[in-house]
Amino acid sequence: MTPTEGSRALAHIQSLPSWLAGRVAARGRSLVAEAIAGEGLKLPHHAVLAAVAEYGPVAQADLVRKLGFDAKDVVLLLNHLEEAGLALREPDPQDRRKNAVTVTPAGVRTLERCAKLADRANSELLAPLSAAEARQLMELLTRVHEA
Amino acid sequence: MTPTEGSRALAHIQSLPSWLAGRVAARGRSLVAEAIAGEGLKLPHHAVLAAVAEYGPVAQADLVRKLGFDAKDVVLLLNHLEEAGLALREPDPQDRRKNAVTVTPAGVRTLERCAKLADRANSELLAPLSAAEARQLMELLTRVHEA
DNA sequence: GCGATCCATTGGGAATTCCAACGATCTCGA
DNA sequence: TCGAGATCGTTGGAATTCCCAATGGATCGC
Repeated sequence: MTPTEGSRALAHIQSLPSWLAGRVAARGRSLVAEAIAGEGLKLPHHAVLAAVAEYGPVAQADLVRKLGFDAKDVVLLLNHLEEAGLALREPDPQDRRKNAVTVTPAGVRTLERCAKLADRANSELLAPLSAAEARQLMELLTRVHEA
Repeated sequence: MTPTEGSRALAHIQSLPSWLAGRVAARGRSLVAEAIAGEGLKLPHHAVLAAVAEYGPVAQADLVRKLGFDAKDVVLLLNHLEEAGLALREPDPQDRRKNAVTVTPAGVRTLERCAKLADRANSELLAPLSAAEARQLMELLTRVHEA
């Protein structure tokens, strides 16, 4: 007898790597989001602020390219970060079309706290694994991602 | 010297397991979605149809619990599946609040085709890994997920 | 110079994910 | 028995994310 029709159809879907990775990713996102919520940041805000910190005075179009975010959303996210005093938009003297976006000292401090919080959330996510297994998972995910 | 301030803040975020899993999951979702698009199904439709097939005549509230979907969304997804002739809503004679949702023969056939397509998409996702590595990734993801 | 390109911003639309409420129905205890 | 509380399917609405287009200003190549 063939295993009748779709009697295990959902179980099959839920055993796929794409589904498993999705669940793990969803839990990870949720844990990190919860961790940094106390800093007043959501995940995209955190990513933009980190990108601004890493790439120094940077144009918004560069942030769009580095992050793969929509240009419109970057505008709104930077509005929020600027109002919160974490980032700063200034005109680029070399190219008056561009904004030179920088992190404020308060932004740097927030980013340092968020880095710790995000690390802790990820430790919680990988708690079921040993350190060696966590490294292995990272390596496999990296290989799949970079392919 | 400490690595000055946030000079690698984005790189740090992008090296977190939660971020990596998110990227891999996004690619996996995209590949599977593309694969089954020809069947007229999106990912949530596929999941609901599979759950209906697996749990036989089933109430929508049970689907909500099995899938973790929102009840409203299940209503809309089932509307679509019913219009496409893949699933059927009938009143449950035992409990007039409930619908007894079943999969149609056409739904079973669609599900069989989607299973193959989803498998192929996942093979593509894990193409960079050997079979042993793929198994290991699955095992690690499963352990993280089930914790 | 001047056309093509780039920049930040604004606008809108589609899809996904949540939360809240409703009328109809069932369950269980007083 | 009957009434309070819970459950069911449904509808409405909000927030977020993603995609595409258009604008006015500025720069670059020819």
